[in-house]
Amino acid sequence: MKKKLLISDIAKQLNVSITTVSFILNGKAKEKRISDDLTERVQKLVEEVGYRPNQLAQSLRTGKTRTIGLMVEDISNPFFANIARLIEERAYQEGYKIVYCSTEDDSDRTKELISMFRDMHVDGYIITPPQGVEEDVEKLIKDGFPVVLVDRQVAGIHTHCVIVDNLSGAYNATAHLMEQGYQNIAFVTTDSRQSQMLQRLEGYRKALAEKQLEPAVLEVPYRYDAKQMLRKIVSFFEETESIDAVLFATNYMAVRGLEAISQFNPQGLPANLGVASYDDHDVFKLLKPTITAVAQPTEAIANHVINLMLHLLNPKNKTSEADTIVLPTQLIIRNSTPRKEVVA
Amino acid sequence: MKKKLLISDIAKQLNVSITTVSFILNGKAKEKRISDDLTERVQKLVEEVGYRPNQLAQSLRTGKTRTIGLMVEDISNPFFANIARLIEERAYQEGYKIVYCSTEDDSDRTKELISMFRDMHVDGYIITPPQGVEEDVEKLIKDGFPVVLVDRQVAGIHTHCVIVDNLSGAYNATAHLMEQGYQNIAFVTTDSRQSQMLQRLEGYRKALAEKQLEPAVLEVPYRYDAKQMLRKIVSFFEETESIDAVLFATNYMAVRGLEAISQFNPQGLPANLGVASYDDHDVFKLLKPTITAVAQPTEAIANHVINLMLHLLNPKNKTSEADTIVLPTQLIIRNSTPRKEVVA
DNA sequence: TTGAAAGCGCTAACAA
DNA sequence: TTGTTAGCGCTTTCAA
Repeated sequence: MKKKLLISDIAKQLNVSITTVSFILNGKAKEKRISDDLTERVQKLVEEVGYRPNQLAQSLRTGKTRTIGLMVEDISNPFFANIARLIEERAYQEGYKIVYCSTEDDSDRTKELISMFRDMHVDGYIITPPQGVEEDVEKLIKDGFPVVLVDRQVAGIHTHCVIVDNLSGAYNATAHLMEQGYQNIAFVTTDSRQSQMLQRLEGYRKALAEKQLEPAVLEVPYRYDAKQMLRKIVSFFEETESIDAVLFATNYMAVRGLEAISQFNPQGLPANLGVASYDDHDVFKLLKPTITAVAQPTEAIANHVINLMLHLLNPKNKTSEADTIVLPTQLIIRNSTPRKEVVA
Repeated sequence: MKKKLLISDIAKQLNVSITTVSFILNGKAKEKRISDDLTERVQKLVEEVGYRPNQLAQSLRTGKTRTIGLMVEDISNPFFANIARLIEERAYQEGYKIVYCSTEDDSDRTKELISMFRDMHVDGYIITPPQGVEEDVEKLIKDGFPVVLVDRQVAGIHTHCVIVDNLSGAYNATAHLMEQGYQNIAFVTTDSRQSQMLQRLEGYRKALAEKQLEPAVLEVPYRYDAKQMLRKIVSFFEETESIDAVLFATNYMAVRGLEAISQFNPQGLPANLGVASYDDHDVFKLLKPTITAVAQPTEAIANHVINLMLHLLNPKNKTSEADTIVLPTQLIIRNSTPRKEVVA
């Protein structure tokens, strides 16, 4: 095992003090008026022998780890996976590491993760907060840590936040269905009280209300697994036969829902049933028919989040006001919402 | 900002020395014959005031971070995402943290990541190695770090390894296609020379050879993006019209391939074309028809990997021989490989 | 312009 | 059975 090089080794070899080497390594050569000649010699040697400072010691001393904690609801969900990857990429370029975790929207788990991140001394927190962690997050903020919320807001947490215009997104999708001639539009969502879910529901209701149509909402319990969810959706469709279109509140519900629908119609989607999903999914354009969806701007979300975080992490920047960034969605019209043939 | 508690605060409050507290906290109370009474009082106070040792200081002192570095080819691929999640879960239970990264199968990037992990002082490495990092990985091993390879082997790296029986998997899928009456079976793979890919190719060839059938292999360059891949696959199908079945070497190639096929047949899969994929995918059972696939035992892979790693991490265990664990795959027969109607 | 030395918070060898 | 103390490797104040 090659012995790890120390800063003292570098200093010794060049017959200078540790301090000098440290200053040079930390870009303070100019500031400390260290001769260009010496600066260069130090840098050259460091390069040559491949010296790398011990980050643990650095962090212990400075209190900074150049690490950002990223907690999303479920890293295996393509929406979050994409955002995470984009954030990681940028963070990495800026010399930050990302550690991520899935909250599974469980408040206890989230609290534990926050506490784990604190123990790891991450410099900042990016969180999709579940309900019930208000206090813990507020504490982080009070303790001076940069915190950026993503995807949803939680009443009682006052900090920077990047979300999507869920209401308009759901409104537009519903309006589109109505324009295509559908009259009995169901909304399949979860029973979670997350802000983004409530806003989608509201968008749906608002669109219907404008045309005096009746809402038909199915709330599938959040904890249901795939099979239970499937069953629930199936029985919903059985009970409410008049439905001629359905808007799913998330992409994974849409996937389950499509499975459910195909139980009734092994031939594929019935021609007279309109289907749309909030949140796009890679496979929607593979299915027959391709599925109309409300796409969320993952790239823009990731960019705003990481920019905000980097800004907050920079000690030069005064602590700014907690601002909420709301990004627009895009309705991608595919083949699952054709014009409905009206029988006179 | 609440002042962070130190071990000295605990010691002071109880009028004992720091050492005593440290011993108790590290489970050495018995060993050091510290009175049960004192032990209890210390634990109680620690609990009450919520004291948590500074991990940075601990790590600096002990040289251990209780962190495992996990590098997979692409964390947004469901196969790796699943393995990662399972590994993380177990690691977490055992008091280890996981930091993950995607290599994108790029050797330079992987080298950088390895070096980043070294800087972070991770205790062990779990890697899906790209070609060209043999030296760097060997160096890790020589330096005494536990290294477990997953999904593929690389000649020149001698360490523990968990892989899947790729050859049999591809062989079985191909054999199944032949049994169903297909005669001109294409194999769509990448040009990557990764061991698992070569083994799949070999399994395919072996099955064909036994029936004296001719192979028809398309190698799509690994660096191609989705669009380029699509185009390549499309032109392959155009050039080789006699093909009556195709086995895709990975799930993402299958997804692209299915898109390609649907360009010819907007109605869906042609009834006379058999399709199977190595590596299962959530959506395969959603598509019409559902897609036959070779499922890899993600759970078993994850379990073996983490068990191996935890074993290696335990200083009590003597360094054992580098063993390779080969796990079986499972052929899931769905509707995309129906018995071929032979026209006499 | 450079160096000596005091910690950051903890572990553990050694002493008592 | 418990306490004293020397580091782990680095940054940075203060002194020269």
